[in-house]
Amino acid sequence: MVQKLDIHGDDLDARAREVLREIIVQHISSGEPIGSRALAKCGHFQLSPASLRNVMADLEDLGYLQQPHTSAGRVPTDRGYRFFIEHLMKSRALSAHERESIDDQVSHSNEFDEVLQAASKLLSSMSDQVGVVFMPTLLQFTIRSMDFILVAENKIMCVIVGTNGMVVNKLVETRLALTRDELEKIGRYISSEFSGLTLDQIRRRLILMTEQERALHDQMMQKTIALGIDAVNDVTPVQRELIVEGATSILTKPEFADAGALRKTFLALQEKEKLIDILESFLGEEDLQILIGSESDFTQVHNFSIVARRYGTQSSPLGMVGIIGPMRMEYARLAPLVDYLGRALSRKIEEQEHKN
Amino acid sequence: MVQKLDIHGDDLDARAREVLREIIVQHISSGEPIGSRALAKCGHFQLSPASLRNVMADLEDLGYLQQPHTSAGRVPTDRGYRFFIEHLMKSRALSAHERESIDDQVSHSNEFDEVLQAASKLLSSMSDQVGVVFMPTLLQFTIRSMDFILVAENKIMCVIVGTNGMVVNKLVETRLALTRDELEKIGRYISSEFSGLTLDQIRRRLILMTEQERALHDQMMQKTIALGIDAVNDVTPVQRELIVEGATSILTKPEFADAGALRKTFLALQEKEKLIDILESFLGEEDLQILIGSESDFTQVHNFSIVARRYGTQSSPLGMVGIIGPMRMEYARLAPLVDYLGRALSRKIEEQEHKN
DNA sequence: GTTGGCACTCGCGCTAAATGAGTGCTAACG
DNA sequence: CGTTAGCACTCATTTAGCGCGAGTGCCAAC
Repeated sequence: MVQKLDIHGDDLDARAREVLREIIVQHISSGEPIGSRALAKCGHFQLSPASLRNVMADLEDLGYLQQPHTSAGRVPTDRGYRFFIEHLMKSRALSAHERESIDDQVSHSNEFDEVLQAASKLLSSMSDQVGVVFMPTLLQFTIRSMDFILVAENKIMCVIVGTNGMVVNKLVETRLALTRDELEKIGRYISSEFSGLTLDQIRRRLILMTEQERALHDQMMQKTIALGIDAVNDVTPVQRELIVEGATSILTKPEFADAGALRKTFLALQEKEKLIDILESFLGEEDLQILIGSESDFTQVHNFSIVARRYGTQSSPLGMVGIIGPMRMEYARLAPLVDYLGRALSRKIEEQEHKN
Repeated sequence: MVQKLDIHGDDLDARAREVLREIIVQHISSGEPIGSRALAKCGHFQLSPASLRNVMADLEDLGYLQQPHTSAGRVPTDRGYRFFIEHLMKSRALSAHERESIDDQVSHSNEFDEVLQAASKLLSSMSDQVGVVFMPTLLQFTIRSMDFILVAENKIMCVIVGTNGMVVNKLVETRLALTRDELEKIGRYISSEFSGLTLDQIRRRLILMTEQERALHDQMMQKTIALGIDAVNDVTPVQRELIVEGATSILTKPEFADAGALRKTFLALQEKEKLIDILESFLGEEDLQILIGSESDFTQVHNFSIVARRYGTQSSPLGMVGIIGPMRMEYARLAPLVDYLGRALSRKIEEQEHKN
């Protein structure tokens, strides 16, 4: 459903580009439609409003601008934003202070969920938009160790540590009656035997092992396999999770001034599956992704834009971090922000992996 | 800050009470001010609108009703609601179906946070208001066992199981270099030695032990104490947490039709500390608590009401469950709902404790 | 004590007119 | 030929005015 507009823009001369750029910049900061007068008065052009009107009419014909109604100024279209982002935008580098607070937050905790949660909050507060973080799927997660703790009869806490330092806890219900000692042994065995494999691979091996001769006779081995399968099965459903932070930030935006729009938007942000689908589709891409309005079904309906970047190692992308907001957002500032945060997260993950 | 209105209501005769009751019931269901005509037409009274007007004027003088403006009907005041709740309300028992779905949700999981999360969602969906659950403070939490798992050098996952079946995981950073075996032993020791104590008690004992002679010589004991203290200190900060669920439910309520009110309300719901303060102040009370509008600073500003009940055992109250909504809410239905849910949670906790 | 009648208040919704920002087009200018 | 001033036109938004109707308070009669 995601299909970016293909724009070459050869049909725009230097002046038209400048005009488009100025209109978008002004509109992003004010939220109002921009008229020829306002444009003339900004000083960038030595042209009269009438001349600018001609240029604007051309830009409208080409689909970069549109008028909300006849007697209003002009507003960028999705196509206009896209062109702006690809050819016109002057990215504003992050300030030292901004970089610092990102680095701080990322290195603040070593618990993975906490870091991601913090990342989402940070995105939201620094951008004044909605921050989203798409959590890693556990299936592609290589483990370093797996331990089991007796919580109650038939209830076992399973603690999985990933090679990337990520820690996952999951309570497993099992019909096996196991002692502390047995759990200890099982943990040791699985940790040493399956270290470096993904949960999916572990599951397959365990299932294969069921058929091996040793499993038929060794009772301890039987228990190990049974518990291992229970644990892996119980953990894997928890796989696609989306952290959404700062939804209240949209309350102040003029585009959501009326209660109806507000309501729709809030409900939209609760449809996490759709958002996850979109983000997941970008998981393969190396660099920053920007999705504008009509470029996907979901964003079209709600007039959103999404700025997102994947994080994780080269070989295995883990998830996405990003921002959701109205199409009118400060791409020039937010793109570097999301990019930097994505890189910071990736760096952290790689570090943890090497620290092993 | 919480001060309930003191109302005796001796100054109301039977007819005035009936009128007040009917006005509040109608206003709760419609949200509109109630006029004398509408009241006459409902059939409960064999009186003309003019007579009802006299009664209503009296009720207004006594502060139970008020007029939004001269030419409108009348609306209950906080005092009116308070009187209604204490003397007039006919609680509507929960249907078998409602009880069933509460019991279902409560017994669905055995993980404590999950149950509380579910409880909050349930409250929200059954009441169509905002559901809140105030999480237990860990300090007053008696433990059954405490285990430690090596996650990385200097990073240890601590899994604490409470006597009530509650499980808490916390990653602890420590400067101690510990092996799996040592962790295993420490876990066993702490679990057997301190079972049944609260985290606070454990902390004190550990600190006391520092001075004992054995600790000075036995290296293992030193490590145990050090790790134990680290773990307890690291866990306790996570103590007052508020789960807020279903904030979007207020989007449909007529009292929040305009964007400004909506905005204020959302921001208010984010001030979790204030809400926690209010709920905490009720922790000592045995039964259902209802707080209306001006009865506390916080609810006054936002025109909220809160219906809440504590849960936990007789001896140690753990937290509160409740509903937040506009003053105009269906107390007759919601009071029994919150009450039942609080009891269900308490029952579950007690069961788990006995199952030991 | 209850009721019908009546004058009065005032929020709400409707329509009409005024406002003003912005456009497109055309004709003149360098 | 590009640029500009002028002008008629459009249309969302604001403002004012008006009537409706729900509701009240009071009074006099029953």
